[in-house]
Amino acid sequence: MDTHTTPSPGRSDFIRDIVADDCAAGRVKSVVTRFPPEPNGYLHIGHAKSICLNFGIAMEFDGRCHLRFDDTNPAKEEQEYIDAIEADVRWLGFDWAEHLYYASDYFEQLYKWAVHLIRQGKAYVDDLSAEEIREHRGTLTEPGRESPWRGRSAQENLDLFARMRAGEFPNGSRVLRAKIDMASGNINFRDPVLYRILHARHPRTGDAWSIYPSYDFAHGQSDAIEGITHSICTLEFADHRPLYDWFIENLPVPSRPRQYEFARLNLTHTVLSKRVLLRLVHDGHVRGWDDPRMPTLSGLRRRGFPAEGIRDFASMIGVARADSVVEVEMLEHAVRDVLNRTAPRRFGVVDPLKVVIENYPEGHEHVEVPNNPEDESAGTRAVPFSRELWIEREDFMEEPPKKFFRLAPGREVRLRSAYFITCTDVVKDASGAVVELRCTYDSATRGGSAPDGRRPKATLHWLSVAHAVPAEVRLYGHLFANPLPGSDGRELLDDLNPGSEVVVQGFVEPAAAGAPLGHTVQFERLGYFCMDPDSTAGTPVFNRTLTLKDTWAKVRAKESAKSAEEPLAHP
RNA sequence: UGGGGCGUAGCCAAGCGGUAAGGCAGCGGACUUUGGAUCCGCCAUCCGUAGGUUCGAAUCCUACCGCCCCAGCCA
Repeated sequence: MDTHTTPSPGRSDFIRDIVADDCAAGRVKSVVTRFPPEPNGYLHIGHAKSICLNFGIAMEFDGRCHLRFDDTNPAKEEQEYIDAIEADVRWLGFDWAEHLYYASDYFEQLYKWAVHLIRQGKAYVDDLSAEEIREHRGTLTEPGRESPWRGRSAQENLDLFARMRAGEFPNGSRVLRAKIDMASGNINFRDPVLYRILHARHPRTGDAWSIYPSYDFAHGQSDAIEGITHSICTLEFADHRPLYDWFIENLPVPSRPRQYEFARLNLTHTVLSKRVLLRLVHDGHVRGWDDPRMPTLSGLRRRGFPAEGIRDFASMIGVARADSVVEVEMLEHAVRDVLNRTAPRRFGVVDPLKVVIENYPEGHEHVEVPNNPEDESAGTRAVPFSRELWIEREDFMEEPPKKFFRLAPGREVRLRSAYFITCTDVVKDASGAVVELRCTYDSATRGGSAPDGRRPKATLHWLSVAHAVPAEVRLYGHLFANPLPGSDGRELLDDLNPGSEVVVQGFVEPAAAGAPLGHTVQFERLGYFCMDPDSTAGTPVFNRTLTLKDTWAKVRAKESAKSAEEPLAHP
């Protein structure tokens, strides 16, 4: 059912324990789960947790997992979302084989079951308005009141329900309700709505229906029709479980699925709410659903996160019932772990500073650079080297602090896989800004090591000016500056990180410019990057997936904090 | 004041009556032609609190405290 190798932590969770028990006790012959997205938005990493859980369990227990669209509300659902969801689940690495379903496939059966309930005196057509129904529902602490229409005869209900279906009544004029208990402590039992009138065109059934079933009435029965054994959903549906069971018990359904709930994923520095994500897209705060800063699967993909990293993350965080907020660093760790093993190394310079090697002859040569130190079999590539180079501006300091090991006047460093160079002069413009470095190189250090065994404390990445390919580089950071956006009463949008996307003009080596879309490379010492679909023939566009872990940044921060205290320590 | 859940380290999370796994983050150190990676070490005398049962409790009982969800003709 699936082509990837599961990271399979061997660890279990309470749901897997239940499934294992059910199998051991013979309560289920074959495990059947389902992933039931509503096609009203794009899938995000929270859905990935559910997808990995449902498809993962199916794989581990030799069962199957269905992809079922919960398309019961044509007012919000679109074909665009259906297509995107399918693509995202596939990309994540899962396959539902022939088990693709839609709740709308069951509309006729669901209608018959509603009629069954009416005949049993367990459902009735209510003429109350939405507002009146709300008033009758009571509150969390007070019981509700029965609708005056609750006592209609089965015959009258049947007639009215048929006419609702036939489209005789306007939106909102009537609903079909279950007749359960208006005094129940569980508000879901206070005569829940089963069908509402909605004259809307459905992406799949078109204009065939003018009434649509509610989630509560459609979900469990759809599970039963498909023979789902374990219907796994998030915690907020726990209150609905008694109702889920009520329908299963009161209807002649072909199987008896059971519902289990787990805590949904929350991640720091982002937000996993379709409503908010939709707003970010519509209000233009991001480039779209697939903006590399979005927590959507399409966004993560465009950002360069490998599916394997997301799957690994899902198994790392586990499954439980306690509300939790996972630090985004855990996701980033899982992604770096995969990328470190698989991403080809390349050179790229994001903030170029020119270096002229005064004793290097005209012309150029090629040096061999390993494609991946983690993987010998990745081989090497030839990178052009010449007299004029680009290095990272950040790698030079005219007055280096104590722990800065990189280039400085008079200091020698290694250019990765090439030569040792020593800075002999600093060229500045009228404003005093450094515009060029004059250096000398040691021809005996070709390849990056010296015959006399001396070892510079720093190794820099570089690019030959004549061969470097100009590129637009988009540097991405967290979408929200605050770990818990909108917390402490702050306005959510005020927490957006203004520096979440910084676009710069840089250069990349020729081998990187030809990288295929969808493949993430490492620009040595900078981080992981991937080509964006916005790339044109002339100028490639690279998205920074993640930076490498940066010990120097920590040291630098610590040192500057220390020096800030100095004046106080020594008045 | 109703109903349903949950509380184990900064974060995620095992644990299911026999004396606190693992991961992330952090902190030290080794190694290093990426200040990357890798490796080694440290990081809960204690499991929301208070009682109780027991030879023995994070695990059982009681009470209390705190947090989350539910009053859509959304899912």
